[in-house]
Amino acid sequence: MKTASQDPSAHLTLHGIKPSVQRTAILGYLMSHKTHPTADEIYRALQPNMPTLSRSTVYNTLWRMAEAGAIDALGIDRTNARFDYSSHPHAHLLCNRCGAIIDTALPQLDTAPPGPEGSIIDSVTVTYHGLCPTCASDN
Amino acid sequence: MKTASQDPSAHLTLHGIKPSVQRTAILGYLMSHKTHPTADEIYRALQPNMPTLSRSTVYNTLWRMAEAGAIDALGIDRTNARFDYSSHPHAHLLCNRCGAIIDTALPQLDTAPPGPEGSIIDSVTVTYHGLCPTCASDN
DNA sequence: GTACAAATTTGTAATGAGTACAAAATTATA
DNA sequence: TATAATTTTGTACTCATTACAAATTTGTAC
Repeated sequence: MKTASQDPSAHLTLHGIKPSVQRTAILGYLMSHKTHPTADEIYRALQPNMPTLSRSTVYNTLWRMAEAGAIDALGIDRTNARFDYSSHPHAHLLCNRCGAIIDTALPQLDTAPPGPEGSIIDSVTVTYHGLCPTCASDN
Repeated sequence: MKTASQDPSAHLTLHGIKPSVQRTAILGYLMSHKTHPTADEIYRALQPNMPTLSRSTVYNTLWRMAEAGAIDALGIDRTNARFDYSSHPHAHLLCNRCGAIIDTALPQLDTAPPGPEGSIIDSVTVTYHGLCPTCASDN
């Protein structure tokens, strides 16, 4: 993984994506919101301040950034993916009640061969399921 | 977790769901297919032999079973979830190329406190990302 | 077995995320 | 400036999923 940055424009350049107003805004939003938003949430958040922004641009940009390794795409499918800019590796806590996704510490994994013979492992995702502190407190 | 069974009807009863022709067929399909299908895939697989089966039934049934703990729902969101009947705990290998989801061994996790203070953890999901043996071999 | 109530299933219509694609706009290059 | 390449936009479309009311099936009381 390339070194992470706090500057959207520099981070895009680092991953071979030419910065533009839209791309910078989208990555900037991800950098400043730890809520793991969907593409559509990002669109709805940015659109008021960028009236001509289109959904296509948001979807295209997010997947381009994900494929370039500039951000992470969470989820099993391309549909309803959630996006995550992370400067450091971490696990996620998925709250069963409110649906929030919260960054947590990454546990230590043993080094046992994980997959079927012949597979190639790039990365590991760890997700805890349960209740976030807020939902756990009001039972 | 309650003891798993190979009999759909008994497994439903075990989890407090009254068996019916449709429910038994849906769970039976999951039990005999390790492909982690979506609700729609299950519907399309069963419909030819059950012409009156409706999508609503498949969706309703799967989520009812998931909430009862009779099966697992994979994915971050309710939309595009994939379903999994598993008699034993395991991790998943998600192939970046063909999209297949393959069961793998569950690695040992350390016992470090995983989440933010006050959270409650029910379960952990581990997903490896990479290439399945088939896709890894034809490069 | 019949009548009534409860649970389940069905089918249709509506919703809404995501995609395809061609036109418009912007940026880079000669 | 002119031209080419890239990016963005907007519309139309697809398709999984949900809502909901009608229809069917199942269970229970008589």
